[in-house]
Amino acid sequence: MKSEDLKIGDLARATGTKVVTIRYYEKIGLLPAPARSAGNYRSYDGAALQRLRFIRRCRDLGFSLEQIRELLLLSSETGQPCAEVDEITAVHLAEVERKIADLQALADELRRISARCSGGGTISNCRILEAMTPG
Amino acid sequence: MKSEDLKIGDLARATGTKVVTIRYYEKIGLLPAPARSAGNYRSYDGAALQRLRFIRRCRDLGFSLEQIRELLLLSSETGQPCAEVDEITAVHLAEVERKIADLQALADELRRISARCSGGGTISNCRILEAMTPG
DNA sequence: CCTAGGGTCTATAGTCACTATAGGGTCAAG
DNA sequence: CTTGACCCTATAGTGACTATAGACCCTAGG
Repeated sequence: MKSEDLKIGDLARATGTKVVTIRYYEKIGLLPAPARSAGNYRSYDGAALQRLRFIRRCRDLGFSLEQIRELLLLSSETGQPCAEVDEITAVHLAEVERKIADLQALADELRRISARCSGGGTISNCRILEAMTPG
Repeated sequence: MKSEDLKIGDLARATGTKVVTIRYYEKIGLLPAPARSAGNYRSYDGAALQRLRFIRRCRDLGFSLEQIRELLLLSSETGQPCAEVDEITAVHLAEVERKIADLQALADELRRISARCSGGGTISNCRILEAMTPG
């Protein structure tokens, strides 16, 4: 039993991932199926730890699992140009920036709506509901 | 056949909602089941149009269907104080603001990462992948 | 040796807000 | 009377998990 032999719970703790999520990643092919112990427990090595850490880091950066799948694939093609990696990142950044803009417009409108509430009114003359009613 | 008798497609066009979405709203009880025509077609009146417009407006404002369900319920209790409406709006606004902050931190980091790419490198010395690899 | 607990296993269903598909029925125009 | 647009139901799929049920494994204490 080498020091890098990890049970699924160890891997979960080491990466801040839930056990069920790790099994889920395996099921969808993002993590390879690991070796099994005598009692049929999953047994992970250092490479699996690294791979999962990479996945989690990318998730924290907001990449989708499909994008991560692509990044993992690309990262194994060591000789290839990294233009595609750049492209995936740029596309994702643009998407995040668009979401920020959308949410900011939303927050502005919500603040505008919320400010109309005098506090202590009743439903029938509620300015918030009024602002939510079109026409 | 009154002028306010709408088929599901008419209602869809009038509110910018997809037909399937309207049926979905009915299934989850957000819209009441409407009357049916001789040929078993759904037949909507002006009240349904108003209700769906309200729902869509709230969806555009980013409220969840559960929040909208609550708002619809509250909006029928005309004599009650509107404090709860205010509360739902405030909670939602806070959530949107938190999301904006999260995404901004994300965008900053992605820009930082993206800026490291010299362009024209290969995978093996890709600074983007490097930045995504923890440790 | 037994038992209690904690961890692990599989498989299945649920979440949210739709979206897609299959396989039909209805209706007005040409 | 056929074409084509619209409508119907029911079911399954999406993304990224989360939750549950019911069983198995493993270790420590008595």
